[in-house]
Amino acid sequence: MQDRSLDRQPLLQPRPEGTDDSTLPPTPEATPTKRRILLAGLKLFAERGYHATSIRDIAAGAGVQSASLYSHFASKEAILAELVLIGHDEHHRDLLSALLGSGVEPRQQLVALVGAHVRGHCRYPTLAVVANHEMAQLSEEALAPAAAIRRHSEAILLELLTRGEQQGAFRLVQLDATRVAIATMGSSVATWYPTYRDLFTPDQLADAYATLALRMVGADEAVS
Amino acid sequence: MQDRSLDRQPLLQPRPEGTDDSTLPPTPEATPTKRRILLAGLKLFAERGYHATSIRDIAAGAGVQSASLYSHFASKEAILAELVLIGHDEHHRDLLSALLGSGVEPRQQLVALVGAHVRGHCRYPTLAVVANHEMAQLSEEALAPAAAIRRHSEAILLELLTRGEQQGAFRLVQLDATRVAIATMGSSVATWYPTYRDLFTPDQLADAYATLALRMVGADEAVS
DNA sequence: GTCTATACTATGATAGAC
DNA sequence: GTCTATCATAGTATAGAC
Repeated sequence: MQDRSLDRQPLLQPRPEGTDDSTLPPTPEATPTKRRILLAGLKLFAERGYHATSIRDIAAGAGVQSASLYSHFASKEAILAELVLIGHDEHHRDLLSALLGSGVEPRQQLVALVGAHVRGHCRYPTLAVVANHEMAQLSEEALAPAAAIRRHSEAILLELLTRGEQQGAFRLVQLDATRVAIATMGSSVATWYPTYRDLFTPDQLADAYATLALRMVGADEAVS
Repeated sequence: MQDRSLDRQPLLQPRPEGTDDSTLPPTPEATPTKRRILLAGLKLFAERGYHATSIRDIAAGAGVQSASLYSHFASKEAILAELVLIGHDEHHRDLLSALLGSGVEPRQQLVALVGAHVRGHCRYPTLAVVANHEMAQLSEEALAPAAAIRRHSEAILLELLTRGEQQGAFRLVQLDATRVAIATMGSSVATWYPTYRDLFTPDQLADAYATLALRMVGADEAVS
């Protein structure tokens, strides 16, 4: 005996709660229903994981019947693939715009890059969790567009650290270890920040992590 | 039409390959079959996730029929719960024994602690991935024993950083941010190290991360 | 584009012989 | 403790009316 009340609710009801529109960046291409599906999928994939979430769960969260999902997405995997792509795209834009606004000094650039990395993971933690953790559930083809963006994002930090060391601004312990350490401590913010919101504002945490990163690369601590 | 050949193979066949015994610490309590089930579950949960792995997949990996699993575990969740507990227990033991062998100086203690954290994640990356990522799929009751250990492990680094700052050995940017950053950059090793094995030995990576941690806490860089 | 209804497969778990 | 066989349910996806 299974409760299917969410599937049976009358039409024109208020939408089920819990799909906070602010958890996903703007999606101008998407119709309102498609966006509600993405929001519901985002919430459920993050909370339970991709395979623990059924197409009926997503439909209930979006306030439609499960069959209606297939007017907007070819499959359940396509919903995840779109979320993973949005997450990687948003993140990459954040990094680039931070770099572009940060001057030529490696130290300033590192502060800007780490700050954007952290702020992005504070702003869209649910999306980052899905993009990073549930990514593994996608087939190679479905993942490809996001994977390409990911490689670009990783290259940015690698280039910055390499240049900084060449210019004498950084004294690295070891390039690869430093790069991965800075990247992963920032990405992990998405996992823990929502439960520690009271401890820091996103800006405070971004500043703290930027200072930690400066120390890690052996740069002077003073930030403009 | 579904291929079930793995379920139909004759008895006394060689076990299906791919369950590397070294991926799991010793389990003296477990019978050989129980251990093979744990190994198969570990591999599959790490590769595909808990919900994407069926009881039949695990049985095939362990070289038994699916019904036989229930002579060793009460449920699929119980298999995951035991793996998550083993992972947390092993990790906690590593941290404690590192601390006990590291003298009284906060700097030495931090080097030992971060080194053990990293080495453990290099040694048992699959177990760490399951313990940290699939943990979320367990009910509160099933998770409780591991969660208790986890709180102890987290407290160790918190205490060390607090003491180090009080004694003037560390100059922290911010206690909580530093603690979480050091912890998460180390835990993430489990995710990426297996694909970057050629770049570092576990000891090299442990040394690099220990030095990074010393920089992060504002301690002198010289390590004995 | 949304609905109701349903096809088909896979799932976790149990029964009972050996 | 392991097997074969099976139950009951949940899963993704499709068909066809409106």
